[in-house]
Parts: sequence; C-alpha cells; structure tokens
Amino acid sequence: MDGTKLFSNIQKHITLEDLEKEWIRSIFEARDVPKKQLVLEQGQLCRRLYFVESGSLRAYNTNKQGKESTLMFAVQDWWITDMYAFVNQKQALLSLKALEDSLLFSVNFHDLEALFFKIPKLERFFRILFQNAYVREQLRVLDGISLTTEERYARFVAKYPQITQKVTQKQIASYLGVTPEFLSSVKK
Amino acid sequence: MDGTKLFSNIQKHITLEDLEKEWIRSIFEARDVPKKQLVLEQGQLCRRLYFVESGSLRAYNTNKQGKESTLMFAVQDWWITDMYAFVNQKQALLSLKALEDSLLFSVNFHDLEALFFKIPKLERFFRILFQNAYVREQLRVLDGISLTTEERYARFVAKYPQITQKVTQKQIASYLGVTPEFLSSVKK
DNA sequence: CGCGACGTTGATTTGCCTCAACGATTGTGG
DNA sequence: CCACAATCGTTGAGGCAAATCAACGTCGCG
Repeated sequence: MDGTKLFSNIQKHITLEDLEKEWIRSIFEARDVPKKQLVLEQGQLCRRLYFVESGSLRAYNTNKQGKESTLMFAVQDWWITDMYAFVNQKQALLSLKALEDSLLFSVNFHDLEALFFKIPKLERFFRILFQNAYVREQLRVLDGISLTTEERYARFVAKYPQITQKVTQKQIASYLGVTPEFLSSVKK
Repeated sequence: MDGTKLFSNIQKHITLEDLEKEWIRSIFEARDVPKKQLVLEQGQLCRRLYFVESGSLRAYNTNKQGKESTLMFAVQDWWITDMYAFVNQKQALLSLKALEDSLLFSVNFHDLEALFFKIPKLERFFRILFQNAYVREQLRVLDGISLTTEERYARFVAKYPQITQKVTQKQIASYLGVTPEFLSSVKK
C-alpha cells in the first residue's frame, strides 16, 4: 500500500504524525478493481467507506422498473460510499461500480469508529469532509428545484469538467434526473 | 440564557463538563425573533450558525424573477443557517425567516472555530451532525431525481408531520420544486 | 370591515417522457 | 483480426406531466 493521495488528502485539513499514518495504513485496505466491477451492490450490507486513489466510480440506485438514478461520481482523490447505509449499517440503496480500472483504499465501519478514538484529530478531518459534502448536496438540491434542465447541465459541465469527459451522456442524464433523449435535445 | 434544548441536543452525541457548558454559554447568543422576521437576508454576509430552541424557521432562495425555492425548514431542536455562505464566509444565497415567534441561540463563525480548539470533542459532535445532514440531503436528491411529485409529497408528509402542520402548501410546493397549483391538484 | 395572501379550479401552453428507428461506437467471441 | 451483438447518441411522433395565467371563495390580519 502506497496511499500517497490518501495521506495528502487527509493532510489537506489536519497534520499526521508518522505513527498515526502507520495506524491508518494498518486499517485501510487496498484494492484494485477492474473497469465495470461492482464494488457494492444495492441490497447488500454496506460495510466500507472508499477513497479513490486512482480511477473513478459511480454510485446509483436502480428502482423496481429498472430505471437507474446516479447519486454521485467519484474520481481520483474523492471519498465515496452509500453513506446512508454505511453510517446506519443498513442495506445499501446504491450500487457502486468502477467506471475504469481503479485503485481504492477502504476502511470498515467499526475500524473507523475505533480510529476516531485512537486519533481524535480525524473527527476534525471528517467534520470538514462532511461539512463540505453537506454544502455540495444542498447546492445540488437548490439547483434541482430552481433551475431548468439546460442550466443544470451547464453547471454540471462547468463544475465537473473532468467527470464530464469520463462518463456517458446517459449517466449524466441519470444524474440530472432526465432521460438521455431529452438531454440530447437540450444540448442544442 | 437557559439553553436546555441546546445542551441536550449536543449531549445526544458527546458529554459536556460544567466548565465546557460555561464556555459554550459564553459564546452563544440568545435572540427572540417574532413571527415573519428575517434572521438572515440573501446577499448579506452570513456570520452565524443558529440553533432553534423554540419556534421554527424557513430557509429559501429568491431568484431574479422573484420565484422562491425553499431549501429547508427548521423546527425546535434543529440547527440551521446558509451553510454554504457560513463556512465560506460569503454572501448568503438564502434568506432565513421565522415562521412563528422563536427563540434562537447562535454562534459566529470565528467563535465557533475557536471553540473547536478549546473543546475538541465538539469536532465529533459536528462531525456527526454534518454526517447526518449529508445523508439527509443525499436522500432528498435521490428522491428528487427518481420519484414522482406525488411520491415526494407523500414522503415529505410522512417524514416531517410536525412541519407539514406548521407551513403553508405554497411553502411545501417551493420545497418540492413545483407550483402551488400543481401541488393542489396532486393532493387528490 | 376590508385588504391581501392563500388554496383551489379550469383552460392553455410548454417541458419532458415514451417508444421506435437509425447510424456510429464499443466490446466480445470465434 | 474480423464479424456480430450490444450499447450509445440522436431524431421524430405522440402523449402525459407540470407551468402559466386568470378567476374565485376563504381566511387571517390590520
């Protein structure tokens, strides 16, 4: 396990001693996942929180009629899981699938809880992480209830240019909550 | 300042010594706001985070055409602010207005930052608070892109029965992102 | 008492979905 | 490496969901 990106990600908000890095290293698990592999399947217990060291993932829900709704994309240097199912240790509402060959570091729920007691500074790190995530989702909700599809597509492209390149329009459509056909027509 | 609800809210997730309560008390500010009063106005700098000891607030954005979009309601025992503007100390995207006579406790940004250093346990409290808020917003996004208006209205009523009683249908419509006329028709 | 906001209803228009078809990519097995 | 299948992005016809606009009765507030 190298985890260069993981440690520099954490050290954006707090500083770590070598010993603390060692503890973290011992608890996080590295995993290579090939393109299209499922990391988590909807309905399973969601045991782990993932950090994307390289590659990218998509989190999506599939309803009874088979319609997919994309809740988030995660590229290099992002954290991702089905957070609802992770913090409540419940059945996942989401599936997580690799968009390309990826290297993930992950930690299970109970190890992370223990790590918070061993390294209280991590509470600060995750406080800031969740704070930013909350703000991001609130802005997305506001966009969703106040903007037209055309405006929301433009904002997505402006905010996530690197993601726009990696994913299909069908996936962007399912992130915006519209059909691929309609998104296609909006683009002109 | 009494702050019974404030302290018991914090102590849902961490325990506080008397001295720590004293520090918190000295930094939080009590304020009575009458029904319909603006607590924060869109465009102003958002300096404070609010806790609703009693009463209720609504957070909403008004666009150029004058259309209001409700981002959240906060009743007794909830925390609220324009979180985007608060954590970045930017111009507020939202206005906060009292739905009824309310008692608020609030803290300004820099005092809260200082308090995190004085009482590191508070990082844990807010880590959990933001974690739950993030999950809540993610589920709202998912509902927004995957459900019909009828289903979303039913979920709102089921999830927030006490809010449903306090607010107008116009406000619920602006929370769901539909017009009052359409919500009215959906209810049958 | 009277004004203004609310909730509802109906007529019309617009946004968006559904379904089907098509060429262009992508991926896969022989 | 090629041939075939599958998925993608696009287009168009038709239908439904939701917005717009106007009208009207009700209610709370000044």
